[in-house]
Order: sequence, then C-alpha cells, then structure tokens
Amino acid sequence: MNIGALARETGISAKTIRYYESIGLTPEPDRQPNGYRDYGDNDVATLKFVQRARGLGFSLEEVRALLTLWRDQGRASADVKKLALDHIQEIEGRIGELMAMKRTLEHLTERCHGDDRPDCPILEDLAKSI
Amino acid sequence: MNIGALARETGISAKTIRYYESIGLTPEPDRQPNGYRDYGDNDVATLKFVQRARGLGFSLEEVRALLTLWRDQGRASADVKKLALDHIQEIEGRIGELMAMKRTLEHLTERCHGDDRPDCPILEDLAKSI
DNA sequence: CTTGACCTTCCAGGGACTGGAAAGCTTATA
DNA sequence: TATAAGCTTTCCAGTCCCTGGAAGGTCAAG
Repeated sequence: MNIGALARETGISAKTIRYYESIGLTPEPDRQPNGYRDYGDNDVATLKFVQRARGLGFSLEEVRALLTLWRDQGRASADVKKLALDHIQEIEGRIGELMAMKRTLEHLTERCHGDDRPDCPILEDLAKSI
Repeated sequence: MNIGALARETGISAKTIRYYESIGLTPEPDRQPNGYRDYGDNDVATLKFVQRARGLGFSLEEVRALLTLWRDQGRASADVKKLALDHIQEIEGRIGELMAMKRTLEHLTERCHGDDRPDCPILEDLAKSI
C-alpha cells in the first residue's frame, strides 16, 4: 500500500502521515524496492487511532502516550482513564474561558447600535482603563 | 518610560511588546538618546486595548482591525459590531466542538474501571474500525 | 517517448509568542 | 574607581501541528 492509498483509506493527508512518522509518532514503514513507503492494515489501524484521538482534542504528545498504552497489553486501565480525565478537565477549562468571552461580547454587542454612527460601547470597553 | 516599565504597567512582557511592534500591530515608539524605546501614556492605552481584545479571544489580525476602527473617528459602529458578532459565532463553534469532545470522553471514562486491569473501553473505542 | 500521476527529500511559513545568546547601558555598592 | 546587578538592544531558534512548495525519481498508459 502506497502512502496515497493509505491517505485515501484514512482521510489523513500524505503530508501529515510523513509528518507523524518524522516525529516518531507512527513507526517507520517498510520500503518497497523503489523506495516508496509500504503500508499494511496495521498502519491503517494505527493512523485511525491517532485520528480519533486527535478528534477528541488530545495533543500529539497525549496521543503518543495513548498509543503506547494501547500497544502495552499489560497496561492498567487507570493510566488511560487518568489521561482522559485530565483531558476533560482541560476541555472544561477552555469551555469556561470561551463562555466568559462570549458572555462579555454578547453584552457589548447588545449595547452597540451597529449603524453608521461612530459611537460604540465595544470600542469604549476595550479602551477603558478600569 | 522604558519597555520594562511599560511591561509592568500593562502586564504584557517586554518580549511581547517588541513582538507586537515587529509585526506592525503597535507603532514604533520614539527612542531615548541611548537607543532605548521611549513610551508614553498613549502606548499604555494602546497596549491595554490590545490586551483586552486578546482576552476576548480576538486574533492579532482582528485586533489590528479593531485598533484601526478605534483610531478612526469616522468609523461606523456597524463595522465594529460585525467583527464582534462574527467572533461570537466562531467562539460558539469552538464551544460546540469542545462540548462534543467532552461528552464523548465522559461516556468513555464512565465505562472505564480505572484499575490495574488492562481492558479499557477508551482504548477500544479509539481503536474500533467503524 | 512523452504525459501525468504518483512518490521522495528538504526547506519554509503561520500564529502568537517565548527563550536564549551576545552585546551595550545604567545604577548601586565595595 | 572597579565591578556587579539589572536594565536594554538585536537576532536567531523553538513551540505546536501541520501545510505548501521546490526539485527530483518512478511508474503506467497512450
């Protein structure tokens, strides 16, 4: 399987696949006699695993840790759970920040006429020296 | 006012202040005879404006646009409001993504024992080939 | 034999900083 | 007066996660 076929199979670009290999996230594949990378079903599975973990917002370093746990038959599920719970915490933090931003912006936009006059509570608020 | 004093005054690091100048976000300040940057109250106000806009999640390019509108006495408040409303939309989108991740992770972690046994629905889900 | 679609490597950029090196300036202290 | 501490200057590199592009090698079809 060439890298293009793997890319089509997984929906991850060939560029990204090579990038993951370059940082040691995914193993170096075999090479065909012409030097082309040669992938198999294992590689499809690994890449899809990475893709799903990324989709849940894990960083590449966290994905690396998850991959290691996945491959370790003797892992403790507690280790996986800890990673996931920590990640949930982080996500909650980010949601909280975004909600606060949203609330402030909503208050400001409600008070802004939004016409062709220059006075604008949004700019005033950004400029105010509290 | 040296850059260090400005940094203390605004809570923005000297590094970041120089960076903002380097990308043309903030104007080049005067220089003292010894070559040190020389800032005044205007610069404090501009930097605090930038800081607040960043705190609301605006990108540096959006901050640049907001600064331009702020300085333009003949601006239309509609232009500011549009920027803010677009930004709210973006924030809502990001919140939605994060909530979806969080929900999935919560379902998975609930089903994971989190002990020293290896079986783990989190890894199983990441690995499943759906 | 050429065309087009692959593949290879390497280098660079983006967004928003942050760290560090090497050098110059200023102020306080020994 | 020497020196050390604490500023400042510039520039280069790294972070994170790719993505784009250049320059070249390979392969199948027409």
